[in-house]
Amino acid sequence: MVEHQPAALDGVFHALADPTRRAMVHQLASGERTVSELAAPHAMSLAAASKHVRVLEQAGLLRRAIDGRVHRCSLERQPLVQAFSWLRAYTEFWDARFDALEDLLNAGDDDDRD
Amino acid sequence: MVEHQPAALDGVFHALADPTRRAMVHQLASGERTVSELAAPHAMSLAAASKHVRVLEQAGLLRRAIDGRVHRCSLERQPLVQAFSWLRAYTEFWDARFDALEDLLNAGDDDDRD
DNA sequence: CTGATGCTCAACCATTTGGTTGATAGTTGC
DNA sequence: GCAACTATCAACCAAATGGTTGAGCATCAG
Repeated sequence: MVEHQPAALDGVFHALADPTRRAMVHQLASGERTVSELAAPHAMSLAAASKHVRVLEQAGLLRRAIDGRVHRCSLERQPLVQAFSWLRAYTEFWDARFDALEDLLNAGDDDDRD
Repeated sequence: MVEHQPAALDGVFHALADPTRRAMVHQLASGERTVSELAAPHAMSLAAASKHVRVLEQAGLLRRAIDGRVHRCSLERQPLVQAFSWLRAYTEFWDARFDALEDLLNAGDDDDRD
């Protein structure tokens, strides 16, 4: 069962409303990045990028492993799935197909869904 | 083909970051509503609700048909599909299964495809 | 130890956001 | 015509957002 805590969605959608942060999510999708690496492509100070990282972190989209003086950041997909799941209900085109999908999943393989 | 115009996603995700506006989307999902009807459940002035309606409208999520003194609002799903589609790429859990799903649907029952 | 590096913190600033109230415009019904 | 109703507009306000700069704190390399 997918729980929808409204406040959590506030944070996730807000985090994704900024193109810099969406780009960071995109970067993280292909693997871990340090804060500097996340900041590099974006024409702004490191401090500003650091704030974006913090927004992603507080939205639960980013996990940080402090490793010496380097912060290794990784993408946390669960909140994305939550947002995805919320949207699902209102994009009727996919809706019917998702039911079939879940039937398929429940019948066939039950992965660990954390 | 789904186009991703970044600025459009800014607006859509921003619009969805507010619980009042998500509730309005929910209301609209079951059919047209006037501005007053959208405002009613939310403990705020009509003017405040009207601003939320405008945010949804500017994000392309809401279409307005002015009908006498009443504004009949309806949900525009296309931007939701866009956001959904953006998220899909980062929720890998679902991603692989989409293909299986579509295979399943294309192979088995293509009678009720809306 | 010293200096450079990676990152955060604090203060500051302009703009946006989300709400208020009061006034106003157009529509409907008597 | 007039009153009621739907909705927006305008002005205002407090708080949050997104950026800056400068200082500071660990940590790593030599």
